[in-house]
Amino acid sequence: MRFEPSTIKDIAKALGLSTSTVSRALRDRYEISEETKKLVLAYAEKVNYRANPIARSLKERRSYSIGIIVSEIANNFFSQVINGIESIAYDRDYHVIISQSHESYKQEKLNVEHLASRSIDGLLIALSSETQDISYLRDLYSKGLPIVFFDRVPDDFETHKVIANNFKGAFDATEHLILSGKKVIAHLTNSENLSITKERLKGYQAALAKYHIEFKPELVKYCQHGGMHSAELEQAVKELLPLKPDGIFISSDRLTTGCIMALKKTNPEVAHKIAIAGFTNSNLVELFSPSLTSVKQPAFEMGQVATELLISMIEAKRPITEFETKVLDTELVKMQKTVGNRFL
Amino acid sequence: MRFEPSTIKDIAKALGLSTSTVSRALRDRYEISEETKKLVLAYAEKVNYRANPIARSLKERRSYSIGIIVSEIANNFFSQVINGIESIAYDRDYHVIISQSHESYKQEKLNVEHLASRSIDGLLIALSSETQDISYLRDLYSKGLPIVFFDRVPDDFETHKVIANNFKGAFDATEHLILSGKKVIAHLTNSENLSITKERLKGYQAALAKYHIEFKPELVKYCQHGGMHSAELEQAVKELLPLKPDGIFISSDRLTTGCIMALKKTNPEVAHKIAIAGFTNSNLVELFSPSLTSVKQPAFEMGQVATELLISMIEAKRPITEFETKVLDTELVKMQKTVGNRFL
DNA sequence: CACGTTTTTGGGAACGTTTGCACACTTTTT
DNA sequence: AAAAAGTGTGCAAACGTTCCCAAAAACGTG
Repeated sequence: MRFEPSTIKDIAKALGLSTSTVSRALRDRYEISEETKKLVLAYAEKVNYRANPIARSLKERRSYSIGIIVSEIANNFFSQVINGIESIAYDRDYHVIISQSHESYKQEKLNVEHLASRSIDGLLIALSSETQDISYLRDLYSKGLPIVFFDRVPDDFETHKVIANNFKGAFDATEHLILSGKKVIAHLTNSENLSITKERLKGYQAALAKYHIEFKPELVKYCQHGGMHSAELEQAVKELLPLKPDGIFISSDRLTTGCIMALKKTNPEVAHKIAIAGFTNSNLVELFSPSLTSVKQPAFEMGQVATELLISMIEAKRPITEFETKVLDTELVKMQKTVGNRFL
Repeated sequence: MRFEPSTIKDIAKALGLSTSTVSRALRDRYEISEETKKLVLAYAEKVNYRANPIARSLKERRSYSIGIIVSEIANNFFSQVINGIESIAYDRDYHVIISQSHESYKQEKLNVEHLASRSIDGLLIALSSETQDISYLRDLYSKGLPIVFFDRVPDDFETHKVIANNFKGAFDATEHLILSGKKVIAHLTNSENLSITKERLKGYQAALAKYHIEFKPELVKYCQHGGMHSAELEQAVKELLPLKPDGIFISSDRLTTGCIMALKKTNPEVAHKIAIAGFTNSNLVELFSPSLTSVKQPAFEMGQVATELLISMIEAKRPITEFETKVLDTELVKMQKTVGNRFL
């Protein structure tokens, strides 16, 4: 009882034409007479003909699909990026296949290889926080798979990349904490491997330097698993609190929410005394207590730009040699008034 | 410079065998001698052979992929369901293609048709809040596309379905509000079309009835777009407040967070006086202020169960005539102490 | 009206698989 | 010793497209 769609052959037979003629008519080729085209199109419409994309893929050796790897779709930042990707991809007649690495290198590699065997035409990827060895991506790339990195990018890979202005985002957030009177500002961040970790650390340091505040390495805590495990975060908070920070700058979505959660859970009495500024694209920040200052990344736009670059690579006739790294500005959303916070 | 993977033909040629022998050896068929199998497998390993899934799909007339339609992946409930789906699908060698309806009927239909033309082997779908006409799904189903509904299911469609115990979840939440002393309990809910809306309304009514509280229709507000537009929510809140509710039971993830947001924005002075109990799978509820009581659905499990049912349909040799509707229990997570709330 | 041109159409191979069938060879059975 | 059964392999068709190449039809032109 399977689905029996009509094919080019059926149309050809019904109309007494050859499959080649029908195929060309449907693709609106110049060689076919207007008359025949109309005939074919009308009949195709009538029988509700849909080209079989599988057959087309096999013949054309491409699938019109692009693979996406993110660490987690249940993450505001990534789901917004995905929306951006889709908005462009569907317009250009590509469809997307989403995979999650769950911040695991092994899973990431597995997923990429699975996608590659599914003959994706290109790959959009934000590296997992565990990833250090990207040779498997190099292999695929050298075999002709177009790849565009976004958000978490490797520094030694020549291809298009799209990132937020992490330095400035971090700088702004840290400066905001300083300007609101905080003296001891800690920094909670992701795995050291990640590009975003390095850039955001620099922004943090630059803001401190601007206001002549000494940078203390012990105020910086790294989380190898990007806050996937709450134990990791609670440990970091536990180590940080004895140093009496009155502000914390946090460098990723999951860490930001996770850290507040850990603070509330382990030290509720100080949670509201420490000012928090962190990267997050959550649309629920307004509900959070304690409230926080957030650095929002242009996630949707990042997805769009990355997809445009990828499609341009896929459709390029000649190999590309000039690569761009697009940098998009972040937005600082300052903490709400404490009044609202205290009473709600 | 495209990717040139090795094929069965290449192996056959290299080994002096026919493609059929190689194919059978790779699929470990009984007809092939152990010797030949070893030879083929070793060589395949050596050249890193990957079967071309496109060719296989074309030949076998199935794609080993299943389509998923949800309203929004940036929704905790749905992203957890998706994780559950993936956990089963990947094990069984299916891959998943995710599409979002954004609560739009038109978009939903478009996506489903797009997926169908991509020859998915089966469909998992939670209807959009706008959807009333499901005849397009009936068409596909009658043409042989297996479909399993989850969460938002139609009542007049004979197939497998997986839902939460919406009645009990709603009952528990409402009862909780009553037991904590609330007298005027409003109900904010989704579009009337949705199955979940009806079931949750019944649970709400039953709880009221149990405690001899009169049901007042004016205390129930429907949101056609499931809270996708903040204006819709603000309007609902505006209409509700004059009735002086001291508790609100809210029936979906997005509405719950959206309603608190709207309350805080439009009437901050009463926001902390109204107790909220709502369906939500957000893992950030502990951070919310005002805090709330939440009804959590077993989202991951729902995805798993739905996928198992779908795969059983796909792989069934005979048409299925007996359908199940699995009902999974929800969990009530009670509001934290007000003390923690007031001070954080 | 015979010829070259242009326009329109059809034949058939190819993309990489899977699989029914036939064939050759070996072993067992009668 | 012949027939039957079993074992291992190859041929070729098929899935639904696209596109190269050739053939047919229509059209000018001298």
